[in-house]
Amino acid sequence: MSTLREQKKIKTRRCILDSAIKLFSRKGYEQTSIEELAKEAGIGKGTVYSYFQTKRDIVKAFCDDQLEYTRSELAANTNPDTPLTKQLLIIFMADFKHVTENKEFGRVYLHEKVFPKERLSEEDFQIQNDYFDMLYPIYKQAQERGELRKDLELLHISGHFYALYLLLLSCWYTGMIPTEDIGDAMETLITQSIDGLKP
Amino acid sequence: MSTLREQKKIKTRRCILDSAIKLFSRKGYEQTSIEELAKEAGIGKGTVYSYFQTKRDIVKAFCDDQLEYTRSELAANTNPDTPLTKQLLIIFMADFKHVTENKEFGRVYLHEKVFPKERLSEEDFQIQNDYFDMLYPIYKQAQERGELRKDLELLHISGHFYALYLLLLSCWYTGMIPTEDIGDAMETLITQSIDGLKP
DNA sequence: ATATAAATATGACTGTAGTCGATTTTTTAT
DNA sequence: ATAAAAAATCGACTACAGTCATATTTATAT
Repeated sequence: MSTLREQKKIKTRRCILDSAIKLFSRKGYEQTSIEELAKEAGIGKGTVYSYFQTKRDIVKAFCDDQLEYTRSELAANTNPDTPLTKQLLIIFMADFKHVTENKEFGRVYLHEKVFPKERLSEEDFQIQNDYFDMLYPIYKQAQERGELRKDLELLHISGHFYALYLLLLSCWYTGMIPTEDIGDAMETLITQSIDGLKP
Repeated sequence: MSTLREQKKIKTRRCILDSAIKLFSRKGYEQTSIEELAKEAGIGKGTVYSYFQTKRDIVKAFCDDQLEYTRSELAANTNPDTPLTKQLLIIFMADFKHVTENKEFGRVYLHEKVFPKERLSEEDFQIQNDYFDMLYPIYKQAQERGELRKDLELLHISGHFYALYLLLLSCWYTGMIPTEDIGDAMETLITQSIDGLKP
């Protein structure tokens, strides 16, 4: 029953994350130093590094929240028979909402995820697999309902839509597409893609 | 006829870039300090910063080379009547080759290009436009030859394929797809996509 | 209760990106 | 040829990410 220690650990970790949300959102990622962050959290600089290996890892921790939120949005707004277009739209828009609300986190996180410096670690792959685990059954069922050709690999389909989503995020970050137009753009692109993947 | 100064400027710039290629390729981007780079180029640290605003801007300068190379590959291996699949394959493989040969540059450059910190500058957009200027006529002609539906916006088509290319680069950087499989994967994805965009 | 071991916290320290005012080199004007 | 102006060069300096040896706190054993 080693609880005092564990309780503290959880509390401190949460505290670091909360301080990070506060400061990164207010001043931006690059403009916030770990020393400041530690001060805001009421701990020493070194302590931050015993909870997260790098500054970027702090951002990575938000990915779990993001997946959680997306899952709940999906569960709340669809059932397995909802058309593929709608399901994908809900998933990607939920993800996008999370990104817009934490633009700095999203930016830094995506950097690491899409063009990582090192080969992805076990943990990184786990996060990616969790995402695919959510998507696979959706594509599978769409195939069975006749919304998608059956001769296509699920991985390719999955990659196809993921690529479109990345493109939209990129357009949003570069300023090519304003926030209010993302919904329409996403719908157009998804529809166009599904059109092409129909039996 | 202010040439002495301009000559020197061009020479120094080139010298910085050459030193950067050498050191970044050997030791990696993060592991090379500007001070080292300056020493290799035989100049002072501050001078580097009067040629390039940030360390990343040094990498950006390679984009011009990349576009140039891609253009020449396209000109050498296709004519306007070559099937869309083949033309795209040549373009993307040329780009990919350049990335594999300068992995560090590619990685850092893509970060900035795909998920930039600030809105893209005029100059950044210019580079993107140069790319599109190369691609537009190709899609346009494919539409006219009946290889692509005519009711689709060129921007969407372009985005479609660009997204696929980004996805492949990402898969390569993460290690999901080894170098030798990229050609096949690219062909499959392009074919699959064109299939979906046929009239 | 006390001693020992294990986990956690800390801030001084190291290395590097980027700045800035002082210095040198080149151009222009006379 | 010389002086004044403009451009380019420089490296000492600042600020911050990440390390590490030491100190503190918590758990375990007697």
